[in-house]
Formats: sequence, structure tokens, C-alpha cells
Amino acid sequence: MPIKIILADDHNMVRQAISALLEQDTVIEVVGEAADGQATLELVRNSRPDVVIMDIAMPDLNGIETTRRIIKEFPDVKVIALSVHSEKKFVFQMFKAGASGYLLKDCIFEELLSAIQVVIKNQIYISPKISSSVVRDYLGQSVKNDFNAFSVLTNREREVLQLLTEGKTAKQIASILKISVKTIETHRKQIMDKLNIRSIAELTKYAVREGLTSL
Amino acid sequence: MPIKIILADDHNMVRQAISALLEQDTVIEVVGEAADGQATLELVRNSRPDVVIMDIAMPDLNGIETTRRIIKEFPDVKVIALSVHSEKKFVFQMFKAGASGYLLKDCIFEELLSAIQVVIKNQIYISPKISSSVVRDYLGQSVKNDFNAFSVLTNREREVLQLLTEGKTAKQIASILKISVKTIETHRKQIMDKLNIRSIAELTKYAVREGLTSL
DNA sequence: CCTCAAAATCAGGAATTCCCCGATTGCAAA
DNA sequence: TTTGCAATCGGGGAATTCCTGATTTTGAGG
Repeated sequence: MPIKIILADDHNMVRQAISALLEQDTVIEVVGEAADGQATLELVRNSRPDVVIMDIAMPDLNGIETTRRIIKEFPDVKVIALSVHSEKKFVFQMFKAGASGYLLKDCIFEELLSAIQVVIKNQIYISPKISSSVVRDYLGQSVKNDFNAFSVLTNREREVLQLLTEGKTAKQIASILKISVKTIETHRKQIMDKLNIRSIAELTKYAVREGLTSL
Repeated sequence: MPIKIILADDHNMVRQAISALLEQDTVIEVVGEAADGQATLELVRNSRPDVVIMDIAMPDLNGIETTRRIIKEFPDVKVIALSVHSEKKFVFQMFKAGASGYLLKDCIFEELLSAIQVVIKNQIYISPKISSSVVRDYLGQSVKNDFNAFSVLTNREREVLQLLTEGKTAKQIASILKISVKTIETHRKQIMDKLNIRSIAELTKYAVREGLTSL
């Protein structure tokens, strides 16, 4: 029985190339690809993969939030983060969201194959390139004192923040999330109050710094 | 005689995956890979490729500068930019540096094969995903201008843009500049029209990229 | 000095958002 | 059970933005 894999990455060519390489491995079957968080969720619901390989930076719903939701619905699905970011913030949040592995796009491809083999055995895979910093943080002071988007904001608020900083209006977001404009406005106000920010401009800068959106 | 290709991209896995896909094409031979600009230059000197596929974001020496140097030394080498950026600034600078093609990582892989075929015939390849904006800019603004905030926008517009992206409201800006709120609104609209941007969020990202404001 | 185009200024009115209030539901921890 | 938090929604007035204009200022070239 082959290992069923879903690839989530917003860059078509990268996805296609990695997919092609993965399929050269006879025990691996790529059952789906997605370019954003929502599409990934749908795919997971439909194809029930063993492993999801997930980029962190994606439009609409980022990789961390998407992982959180996948794990909530399907705790047995293994998520491997594949990112360009080595900052502890991302690593930490990704594992907290329920990921089973984390490696950098800078790694060699064979490492991805190793990671897949590791996670389907219910083990955790951390790329050597980042494990050192993870351990350093683990030994050092805890991450709980940091005041960032992932600790002060709720899931829904982060989601709304990401869409806001992608240039969407409250109306558009309401339509995307299929809830009332009023709710979005409440979230927006709540976000600004929590962060003590009063403009979309500064909110955008904040989101960029926190990696919730990209330039 | 196969087409000799060099791949330059700072992400190992992406490089490896695209390389593997390229090699499936029988007329293509990947003769080298590099993770930064200097290494790319060395590789070009040693292996004299027909085509270099170049990511823009690379450590040490970015793709634009690397392209400039390659073309200076070897005017016959074709450089195809492969980037995540669709902004005109990068497209323009890349072609100015001597590139023969430009496509996005968001494109499908087959487009890369097409681009290679096109550039070895001494023609220029522009991905459809960006050609529209290139043409619009070409028809719009005059040729003397580079594609950046300092040429497209007037002094006053740049001033307003900076204040906007620092989180100031139109009202506050009007008060600072001692002119009518209506005038600021007109400037804001003019700025957005020129840049083809429709939200403060994206405007802020633009200003950060252009160095008009900082995170 | 005159002209012309671009830059900078401003307004009216409609559409939308912002802002300050309050309210309900569900859920989980205390 | 009570408390608290997350998520949802609404009213209604103030404020801002959006769209479509127009006028004045300025600077370069004939």
C-alpha cells in the first residue's frame, strides 16, 4: 500500500517539480496538490492522505493555520512543514499546530524522503539545519513570554488579520468566510485593540514582521 | 547537441526538483547547479552553458547583478529569470541586466521548457502572467523612467504615500501638509491608480519594498 | 511672454467603513 | 455552576473612502 501524499505550496512550478520527484519513489503516491490553505483542507477531506507536505507561506489561509485545522479534523494525518524560514517562531508554531516534521527548502531532496519515512512511524522529524536552534531555545528561556501574533490572537483573528493584510475589505472577508460583515468588523477592532494598532498600514507591517503575510 | 543548462537557486530542494524534471527532456542537459551568485558565475565560466535559469533572490550576489555580470562576460549566454516576484521593478531590472526571459515560479513547468526553446532562438520570453503588466507600463509611462516609486510618482505623491503607510489617515495628512483632505484623497487615488493597487495593505507592502517606509 | 501639460489643489454626493454600544451562543476550565 | 473567552451578529451615527468632476499653479519650450 503506497504512502498517499498531498502537496501544498503556492508556487506551481515548485509543487510540480517536487511532486514529480516524489513519484519516482515507488512507495509514494502524490494524490493531490493545492496552492492555498482552503484547497488543501478540501483535498485532505476528500483524499485522506497519509502525509501532507505543507509550505508555510500561502494565500488566504497560511500553512500553520491550515495544519491546525487538518490535525483537528484528522489527528492521524501527518503534516511535514517545508519552508524557507528557519526562525524559531515558525518552527515552534508549526509543531504546536500539530506538525510531525519540519524541514527547509534548502535541504536536499532525499531529506524529504527520510522525513516521510520517519513521520509515518509516528515519530517527529526535525531537519538538522534547524534542530540546533530548536534545542538552544528549548534549553534557554521559554517561548511563552513572547508577545506575538500566535499567542495574543485567536485563530479566527489571525485568519482575519491575514486576509486584511492581503488587501481584502471587511466585506470581501465576510463573503470569503461566509459570516456577517459585522463579525469581521468586531474581529478587526479586537485585533487592533490587542495589538494597540490603529491603522491598516501598521497592521500590515506587523503581519509582515510576524510572517502572517508576505511582501 | 543537447542544450546545456545551469540552474541557480538558493533553495536546494527546489533546484534539485526542477533539475530532475528538466533532465527528463532528452535535448536538455543540466551541466551545473549553484546556490548563490558567485558560484553561478564560476559555473558559467567553466561550463559555458547555453542557458542559465536564475532565481532573483540569492545570497551574496542577487540574480539581477549576477545576470549583468554573466552577460558582460558572455553575451551569448541566455539567462531566464525564474522568480516568485511579479513586480515590474524586478522584471524591468532583469531585462535591463540582459536576461532573455522571465517567468514566475507560479507557472506550470512546461512553460519553462517553452521559454528555453524560445530563448535559444535569440528571442525574448515573457510569461503571460506578467506580460500584461509589462505592456501596460510600457504603453503608459515614458521610457526614460525606471519602474520604481521615485519615477512613477511625483514628489507630492511620494510624500503622501509615505505618510499613508506610516498609518496616518487622510485627515491627519491634510493637517500635517496644511492642505484639504480632498486633495489628499485625490493623491491617494492617483497613487493607487498609477501603481494599480487597491488597498492600503498592499500599498504598505509596496512602500516597504521600495524603501519609502520601514517595518 | 505665451502656451500647454502635468502637478497640485479642491468639492459634491453616494457608498462604505469605522466606532461605540450591546447581545447571544457555545464551550471549557475552575 | 459559574466564570470567562471565542465567535457570532446588529443598530445607528460619525467618519472616511470612492467616483466624478473642476480650478489653480508651475515649469519647460516655443
